[in-house]
Amino acid sequence: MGKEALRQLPSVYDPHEVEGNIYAFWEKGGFFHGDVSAPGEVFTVVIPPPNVTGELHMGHALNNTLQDILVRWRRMQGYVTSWIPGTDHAGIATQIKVEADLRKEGLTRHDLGREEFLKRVWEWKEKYGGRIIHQLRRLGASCDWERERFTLDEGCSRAVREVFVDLYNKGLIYQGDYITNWCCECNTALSDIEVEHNDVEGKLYHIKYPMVEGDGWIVVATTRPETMLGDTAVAVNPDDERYRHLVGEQVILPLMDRPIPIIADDFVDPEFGTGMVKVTPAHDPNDFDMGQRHGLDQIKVIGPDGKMTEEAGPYAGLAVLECRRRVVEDLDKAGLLLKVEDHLHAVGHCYRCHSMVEPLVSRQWFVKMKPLAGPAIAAVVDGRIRFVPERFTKTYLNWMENIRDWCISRQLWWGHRIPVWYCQSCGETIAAKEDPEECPKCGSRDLVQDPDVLDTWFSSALWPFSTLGWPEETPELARFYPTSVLVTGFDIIFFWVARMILMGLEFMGDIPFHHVIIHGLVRAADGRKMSKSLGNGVDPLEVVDEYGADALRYTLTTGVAPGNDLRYQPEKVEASRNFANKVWNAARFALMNLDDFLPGELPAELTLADRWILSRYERVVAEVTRQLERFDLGEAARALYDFIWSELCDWYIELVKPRLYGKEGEKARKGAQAVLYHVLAGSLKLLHPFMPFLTEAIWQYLPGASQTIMLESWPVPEGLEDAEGEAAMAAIMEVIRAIRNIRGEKNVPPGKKISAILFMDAGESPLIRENLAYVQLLAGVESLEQRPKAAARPSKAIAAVAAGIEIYLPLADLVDLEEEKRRLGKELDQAREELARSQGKLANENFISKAPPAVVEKERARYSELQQKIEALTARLAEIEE
RNA sequence: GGGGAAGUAGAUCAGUUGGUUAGAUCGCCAUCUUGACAUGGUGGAGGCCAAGGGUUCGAGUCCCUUCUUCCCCA
Repeated sequence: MGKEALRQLPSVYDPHEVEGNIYAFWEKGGFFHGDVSAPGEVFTVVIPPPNVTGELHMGHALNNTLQDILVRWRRMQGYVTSWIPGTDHAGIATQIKVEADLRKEGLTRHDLGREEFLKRVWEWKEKYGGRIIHQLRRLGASCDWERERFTLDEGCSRAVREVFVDLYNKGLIYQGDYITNWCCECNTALSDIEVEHNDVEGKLYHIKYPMVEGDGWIVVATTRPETMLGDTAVAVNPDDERYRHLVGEQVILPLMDRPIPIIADDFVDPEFGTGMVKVTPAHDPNDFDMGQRHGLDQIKVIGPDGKMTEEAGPYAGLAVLECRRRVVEDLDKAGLLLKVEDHLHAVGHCYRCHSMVEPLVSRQWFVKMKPLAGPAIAAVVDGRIRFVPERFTKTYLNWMENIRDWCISRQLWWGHRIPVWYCQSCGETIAAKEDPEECPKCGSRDLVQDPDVLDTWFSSALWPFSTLGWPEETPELARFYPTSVLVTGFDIIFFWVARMILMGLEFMGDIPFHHVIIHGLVRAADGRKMSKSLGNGVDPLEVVDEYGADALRYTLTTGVAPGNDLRYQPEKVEASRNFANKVWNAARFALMNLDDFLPGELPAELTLADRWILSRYERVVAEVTRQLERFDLGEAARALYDFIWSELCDWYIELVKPRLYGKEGEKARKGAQAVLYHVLAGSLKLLHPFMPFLTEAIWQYLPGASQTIMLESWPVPEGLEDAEGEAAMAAIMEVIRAIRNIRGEKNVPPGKKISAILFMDAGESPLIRENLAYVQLLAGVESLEQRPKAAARPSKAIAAVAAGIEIYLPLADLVDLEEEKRRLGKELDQAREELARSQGKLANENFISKAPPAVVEKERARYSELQQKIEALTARLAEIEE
């Protein structure tokens, strides 16, 4: 590209012009695909499959940006990389959506029938299901699209059957009548973790239960009086002296006129209410357990529709809350309601529809978890799987160690149908991988399949190997399993992460991933959760439209501190957009000066500025790599930002301008080009995982550029670190800042050149002395003189001390002696304070003997520099006084 | 009740083997269109790092207690 064309590159980076084309270019180039037969180390990630019905939200944007950064980084490092995308069929969520559509037509799923309904869901999925996957492309996600999967596709479905039947045959899946959480809205059972407990303002009702013998009565306290209709006992704590004598007696259950026993059970908390509780085994999980221990009847008074059953006698047909009102009223009339207190208690709600959950006894399928949990605990305890940040290990282990059986059947239609058939002739139960034709026991063909489907999370638990072709022994499975990292939010550690670990170990005999990277939530600017009901959600695609994908990615990444939530603030996106523009312009500047350049070796002779920027660059290479290795992507991004903006743009580019403009000869120009190119190209590579579009767009303009920056090799330090160069440059920068500071304070116009006299001794680093031209260049100094410290100071001048160098600016007309005295006095005070602190440290025997020598040495140097500074300032003040 | 996170400049947040002279972004003040960038440059103001104790030569960083906010589990 010629110089003129480059000059016409717009001075403002426009992401819209490039993003779509670049993504298409990458995809067409096949750069995202991990070749299963390629040699080398492998880096595999499976995407947390978004709900197929979903729209991309900020949580997805964050989650997928983080994955993409890791994937792009490892790809550049030469790993054979495959990031496997896909979607989740999301049983309840999807079914609810399609049912809602049907309702608009005045239909229910039952009107259509199972088969017809499923057809509708598939149609719906085909129509909208791809949406979220395409939205990921807008973000720049470098997924291995050839390997895209869906939890309900043929392969994943086979895996589900395989696992179910295998667990069934091992006796780890069983069917039984147990109390489970029932959502009356979704009309299905839920697992324990699908229930969210929220505190609700309720009442605590104290109710009299008359004794069968005599005319005494007892008092029980309950938050759910309507369940008393199904009471089959009253319980007290066996150690409770107050009631010990009553155990074994009977009371009359009011309203139902049924005698029930008083039992003793450790579960009862003597402190709660009256210390006597009613026991309803069919409608409370704790009472259910108690009922099992004491052989109590279960009387189901609430039905799956949320209405009272025939067992509830006169209350049959009432909704639960209505029934509660009536029961309380009737108890009150009968003089059995002693008192009602306000009471805050946790009530279970469905995690999908947020309606109240009813604990009900029903026939469901369960996975026996204890035997599976052992290995899953071991894998984390012994460090084969690591959580990042580590604290989530505790969350995981705590849950795993107290794990309960998993209710996996759902009374839905959309999902993996339970592969169990019942023989209508002989009653045999058949679990089979292939649909059976006839009963293996009696040969009857009259088989009926279990109507229920499996919990969606059952199939997602298999995701790390089902996506790779399991149960087939595919080359992909052999090459890419176990996956490398899993990136996900803390909210699904139990739902998903834990279960993948269980299943991976059970069926692959190996962990599903080595690292679990946990990130937080993206919150609204005010710190609240983004939610549909609050209407405070921000659509990531609108942000991409406005600012570009890179700006959104960078905002999310720099906002991340491991495991913590982050707030989405529009100003931060602006900052990221500005950064992108800064990089664009730095590149534009470089390109304008690289038109006659082709990449090659670094020059043999380096200037101080070159040595400094190369050294700083290598440090940032090491730092970014180190932070990526420890999965702190936020720190990596921030380090890079600071380097590019402050050191590369603010300092190096300014320093290198005269050489690039040819003011110091052709050789100097060539050298500057080589160093600038080296650092710029390297910085772009470092930045690429974070801002893929921008860096690719620039890459395409660089002289001698390869096909794509995506496949460039990740920078590594090449031994260019240079402590001496950094120190000299730091001193010069300090001098420049000191002069700029004075200029600013004295309102010297930037265009006005001034002169400066530096008092420094021959002992100063020659590197500094030889490079004072930088001071002239960047501090607006025209004539610069060096004089020995022994020389006389000019009288009419403004003074400062930086890096042990005394700076005098003879700005005669601007010198106000009184003001100068104040200024110097203030600086002197500050220096003295610091000196005192330093002196304190050095006077401390313990510090000298116990602190590392390097720290002591540093403190000594600081001390003597401060001393010098004070001397100089004092001398200057004395001069003024005269 | 158990576990965890957070409390640092006006706002939002960084700060990981304890060595700091506590940083960034936005905002604020001043100033400047100097041949990459005003989505910019330069300079500046602004913090007893929640409170109290302890360990240490040295604590924003480790330990304990208290207060406040949030999350998970029972």
